Amino acid sequence: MDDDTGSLPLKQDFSAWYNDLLWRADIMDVRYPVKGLYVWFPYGFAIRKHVYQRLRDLLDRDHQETLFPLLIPEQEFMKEAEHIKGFEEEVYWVTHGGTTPLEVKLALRPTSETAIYPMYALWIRSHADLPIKYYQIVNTFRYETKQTRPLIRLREITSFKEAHTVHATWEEAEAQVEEAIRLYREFYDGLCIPTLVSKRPDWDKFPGADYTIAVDAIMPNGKTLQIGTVHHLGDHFSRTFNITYEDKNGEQKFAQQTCYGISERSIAALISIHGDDKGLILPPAVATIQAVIVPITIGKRHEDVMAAANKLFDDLTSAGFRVKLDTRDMRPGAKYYWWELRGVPLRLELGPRDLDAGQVMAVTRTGQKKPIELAAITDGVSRVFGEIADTIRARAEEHTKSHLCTASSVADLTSTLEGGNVAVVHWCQQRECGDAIETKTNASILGTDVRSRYVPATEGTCIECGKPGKATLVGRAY
RNA sequence: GGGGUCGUAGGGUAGCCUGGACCAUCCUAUUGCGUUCGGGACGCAGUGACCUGAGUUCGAAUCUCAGCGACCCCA
Repeated sequence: MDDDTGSLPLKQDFSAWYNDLLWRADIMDVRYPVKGLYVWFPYGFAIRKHVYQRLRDLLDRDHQETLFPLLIPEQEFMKEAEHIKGFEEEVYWVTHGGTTPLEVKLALRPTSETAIYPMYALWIRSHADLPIKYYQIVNTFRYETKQTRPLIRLREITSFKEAHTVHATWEEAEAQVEEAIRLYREFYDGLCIPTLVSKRPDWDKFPGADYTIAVDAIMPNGKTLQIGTVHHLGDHFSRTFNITYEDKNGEQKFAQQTCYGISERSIAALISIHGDDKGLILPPAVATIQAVIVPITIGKRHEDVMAAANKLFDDLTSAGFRVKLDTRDMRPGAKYYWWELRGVPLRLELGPRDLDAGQVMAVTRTGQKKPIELAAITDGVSRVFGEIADTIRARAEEHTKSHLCTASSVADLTSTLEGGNVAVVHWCQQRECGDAIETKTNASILGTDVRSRYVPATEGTCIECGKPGKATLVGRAY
């Protein structure tokens, strides 16, 4: 984890870059000897902590955090037919306690509907109990058969934030879906990650949902990564788990539900979208270390410089910034590379020349270099953080914009996809046409009802059958 | 789901085809001491590896089989 000389593979070679960066920037150790399970390094885990703290802060406005068990008894898990069908090939089962076979097999949650909803059935009596908006952040298990990838395709998802809400009416649940989308967009905007929100085609919705709205991001290689989903569950689960409430007229009614989730794929997107050939680039908001102070101590000015560096550290720390004073016995240049690899947004170089001028040299991870007056350091650093966030947000927006192309025929679509882009086409929303498009182009229909500033909601003729169609996103998905 | 390549110090590699001369090469990391220090320092002295299991053989890092794991391509 300390091999820092030499360079990363170029980001152009995304897969190699990603794997190497996770290791060298101290995010994950992929050497755990079970397929699809990985270990968070402390530095990566600290990034996770800051990212998830933002998520918690957003949800805590009107949700409550809770925690349900990891194990789900077979009879509960097997209650909802569509749900089972969607997951049965990916569930890990606990079958023994020691050497004794269990009378009731226990599933390791692949998601927690069937753990949570039997309890909701007990808790909900009256319309006055509604709405309920709970969430939990847990690990979940799926026996993935495709190639696993750290943070992206896992057998143990370590950081699944799942919210489960219950409402009196379908419309109220629908409004909650919209609220969840709004929360997720705010969350990703805070990470400077542009998103594409769309309604998944019917065959790709969550097993047991009325419909699914998904949040995708465009990765550096043009593939899309699903980084959030919001499901309107209608009364599918409430009928199965008998979640009823007594309305104002004294009638028993089935509740309407939603659920929505975000996983550590959010971290994968954060790392992939902002990083460059030198390594990670973290937005100041979620950087473990927001600024690193590198003292340049030469000869007899050593004491002066160290005293000033310590003062700078204290000033910034007490102003609430996450700062590191790097006093290691390394040459300054080696420290620069070290912190650039790890994505620290701001480097403050403090040497005798700066000291004499009453300033510190501020070098951003995005490539700007200018002095800040020590007398006004707090304001100066705040301002630079804002500029860094603006810069990486703008870069990410540009990437997304430039990788979205319109295609007006299947052939056109194929070449657009081959070029590493996500396409906007018109599609009639019939399954047969959808299957044909997906098969011919070796891609996925991501969704319709696209919400993105770069994708206008146009209508046109379906590129497969020529009948009237709606704007639809097509991409090669992770 | 199908195919391919591969597994040697913490990381990256050489050696494997053609078994022995390998107490395993080089780069990096790492420990100690000294000199250094405004973009990846240098010297000296150390540390550290043949994925697991079975088989073939007088002898296996090297050949065979299985397991586990990794990466790439296609559906």
